[in-house]
Amino acid sequence: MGYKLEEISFFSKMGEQNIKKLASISFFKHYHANELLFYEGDDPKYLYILLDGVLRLYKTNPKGQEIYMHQFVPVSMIGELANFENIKFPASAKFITSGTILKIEYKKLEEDFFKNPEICMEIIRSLTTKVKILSNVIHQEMILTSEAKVAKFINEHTELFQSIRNNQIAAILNVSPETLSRTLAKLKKDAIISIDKKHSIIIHDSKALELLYS
Amino acid sequence: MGYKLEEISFFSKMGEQNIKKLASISFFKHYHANELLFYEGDDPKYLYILLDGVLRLYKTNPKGQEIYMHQFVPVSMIGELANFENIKFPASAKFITSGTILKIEYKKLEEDFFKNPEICMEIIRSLTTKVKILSNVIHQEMILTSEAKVAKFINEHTELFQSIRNNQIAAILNVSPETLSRTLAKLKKDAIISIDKKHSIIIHDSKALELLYS
DNA sequence: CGATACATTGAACAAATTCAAAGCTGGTGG
DNA sequence: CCACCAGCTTTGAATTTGTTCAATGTATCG
Repeated sequence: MGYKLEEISFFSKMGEQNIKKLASISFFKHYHANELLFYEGDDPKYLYILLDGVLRLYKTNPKGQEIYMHQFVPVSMIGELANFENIKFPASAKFITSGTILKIEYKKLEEDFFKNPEICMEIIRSLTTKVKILSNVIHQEMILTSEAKVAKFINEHTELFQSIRNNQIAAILNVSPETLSRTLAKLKKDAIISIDKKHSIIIHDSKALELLYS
Repeated sequence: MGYKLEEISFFSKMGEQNIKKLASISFFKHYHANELLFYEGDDPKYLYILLDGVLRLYKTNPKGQEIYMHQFVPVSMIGELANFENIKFPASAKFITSGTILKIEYKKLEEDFFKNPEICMEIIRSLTTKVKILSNVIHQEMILTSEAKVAKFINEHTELFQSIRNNQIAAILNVSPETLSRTLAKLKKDAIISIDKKHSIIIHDSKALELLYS
């Protein structure tokens, strides 16, 4: 695999002893694009460390549609909540690109884990990140209108906008492609943005965009 | 106030030394019902420990309406995310009943705080709780329909249902009173529940209720 | 008992999705 | 290199789900 435990930032400050112990209860696994890491409702068994690739976290609504929540990039700890609390995963995760995961048998880890202050700090960091992620999801989905979401995305992810199709942007924003198309049309009509043939966006009035979501 | 630091579960395992230090950087404050603890967008200064009373966490949408998120009961640590990350509060908090808060000057706490494994564990516990809360908010607001929300609430909070007015239930569920009224009417028509004059609910078919939200 | 808040019901409205059809585009194989 | 076709994008119309508005009815509590 080409990965070494001691080179992973999470564990770099662990003693050699602990690294050996960790090695005995974990293994690396490669995943292909579109492969599922876990599914909403699954019982957790492993704690995951994303080492390579892009992993999408999403929920599925009763109509079977995917509600985008977040995309993780390396290095991220994933699944700690479900493991700590021993509850089913509240969301699903699938690879967008191919990637690599360190899978750690959580049960065997538990006892020693929380004694190590460095590891505790990593967990706190990871949980803090999760709270922020969820807080953002709530803000995006419960407070912002479709137009506000689009405006925010354009201002905050201009480069990403140009690099993917409207299709995918709509999925990330949890709006239909039609709604995105209509919203972009409106922003163009209002001379706030323009979009050239190569899907490059020109922001004429960043302030006006910002006003739409703040 | 009648509160002692060493009797607060969060700090019961702290050494006497640390308790003294904590005492020097914190104080108790009493709040009346409806009083605000902090407002969305405020800069954090204190870490809060709710010792008494019920504290509602909510967001405000662009129309000025309150979006209910959670109600904290004692003993809860509140505001740790905003303090850790030094970001503005992502939501507001106000007292539903009168209550008491221990306000800790976060800045002065920081250095010693994370060295204490007991305190670290409390933080992890608190953050874990927050992740669960937010995860539930997302599920309730993004996945469930109004009918599903009502059905879930009836099944999971039957006693609470009887003790408050539809008014308040609607606020907790983030639906309009009209929608709640119509949904209850439908459930009664379908003979899944009935409600007597004293707002007592009789669940005729708990399974049917559960099917509506799972 | 009576004022005031709460609950119910119907009708209009709002925001976004879905459906359908037509127009583009861009990558692939000839 | 170009033509084709599948998959995007756009646009309009219908639909969905819930809120808002308005009117009426019903509790509740001083």
